[in-house]
Amino acid sequence: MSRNKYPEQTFERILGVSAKLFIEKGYENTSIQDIVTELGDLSKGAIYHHFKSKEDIFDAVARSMNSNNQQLFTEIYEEQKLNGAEKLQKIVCQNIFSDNTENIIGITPNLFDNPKFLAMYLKQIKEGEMTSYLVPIIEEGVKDGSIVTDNPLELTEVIIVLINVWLNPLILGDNPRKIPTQCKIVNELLSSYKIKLFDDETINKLLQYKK
Amino acid sequence: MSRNKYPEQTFERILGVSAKLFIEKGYENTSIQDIVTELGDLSKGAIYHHFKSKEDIFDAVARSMNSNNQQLFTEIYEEQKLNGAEKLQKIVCQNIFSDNTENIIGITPNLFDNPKFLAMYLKQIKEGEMTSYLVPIIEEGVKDGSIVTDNPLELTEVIIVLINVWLNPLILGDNPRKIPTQCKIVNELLSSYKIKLFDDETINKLLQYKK
DNA sequence: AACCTCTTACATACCATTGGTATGTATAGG
DNA sequence: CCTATACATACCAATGGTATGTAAGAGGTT
Repeated sequence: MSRNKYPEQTFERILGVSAKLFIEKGYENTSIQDIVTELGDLSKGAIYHHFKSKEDIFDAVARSMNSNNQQLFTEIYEEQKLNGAEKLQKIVCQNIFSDNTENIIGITPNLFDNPKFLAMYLKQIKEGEMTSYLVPIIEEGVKDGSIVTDNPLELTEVIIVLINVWLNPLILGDNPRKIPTQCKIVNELLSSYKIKLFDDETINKLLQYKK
Repeated sequence: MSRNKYPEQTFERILGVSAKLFIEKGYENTSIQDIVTELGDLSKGAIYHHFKSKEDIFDAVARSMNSNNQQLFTEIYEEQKLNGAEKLQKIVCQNIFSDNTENIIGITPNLFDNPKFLAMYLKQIKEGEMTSYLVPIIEEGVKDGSIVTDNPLELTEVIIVLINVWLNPLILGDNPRKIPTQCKIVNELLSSYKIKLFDDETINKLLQYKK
């Protein structure tokens, strides 16, 4: 394929194909040649024109996935009629785990065979973007009296680690039959802060992530 | 070096050097040649005589580290004079994180640059060996009345995820100054089960894992 | 419109390193 | 002396990455 008038299209194509292969086969097991072959009409030179290394492609994939997530948060964030505790619950219910978690679940057998992705996932949790979205909501809840805590930050972190690590089928969550019990425990744990994260409807929704 | 009378020594040497390099430089950035060079007096042939692949070396390293941990648990496990809640607290206090967590902390900048290790770490958590040690203790606590819960398994998992993921400086734990607050939160969270994991002494001990 | 020029979006050819294997060799133990 | 084994050596295909080549397009000049 000769020169493309809109090189960003080529960039996006490489990104998409790479993301697919990285998820399907794992980062380590995907070679540049695999990406070239899957693209079909491009060469290695094209890839190394748009990206400086394989690692760089992965970083771009990671950024791309992360930016998808951000949007979802901001929507609920703006809703006025809810109090803090309600917003928190709605975020958890509507947006359990994240957008592309669902996509990944179906494709990759489990993230432990894909350490690079696992690390990325946890790194994004650690870097606290999600935290920075939730903390203001908790603080709002504290102000309006719907949540009781002296430590909004740490409470947020606990909620994230429970949901996005313990419950998450991509990480520690394994057996879908345990989910109702786990949700009950989370509710128990957070009850002293007046937070009830899971209603029955959400629990049913969660049950659909069978593995 | 010609034939060694005790080949298991050679095996252990390869294991040790590999573990060191894997932790220091990361699995991906450690080549077989690096291991050969670090060993000094052995060849690639020696390595591939004792191990069938690089992955196999890593697995052996992982098993070796994991078996170190198991011993520590069993000791406290046997102590008779303590009730369940006390045993639980003692395990957490004495054996916070694990044996080689301390070793790794000083060496590796952070586990996210070492995805293979991170995955191993979490996989061991997921596989639940630690859980299987703790559940009987919780159950003992339920029997002797020192712990109150209907779900010993899930409660155990929550404790493990809080301590070994959230608090763990190798994973999500980052800022040592936050540790006292985090411990306080853990105590809060578990208070309805009558569990108090951290006393002041333990918190001070934890503060020493500066990064 | 024709010509020139410079940037850039790729393609091709090549390289060093890597994980792994096939084969060779010498030593310990029976 | 013989065999199994603990290594060493020589080699291989695949990989990530680079150096170089090439042609299409945009923009300016006449």
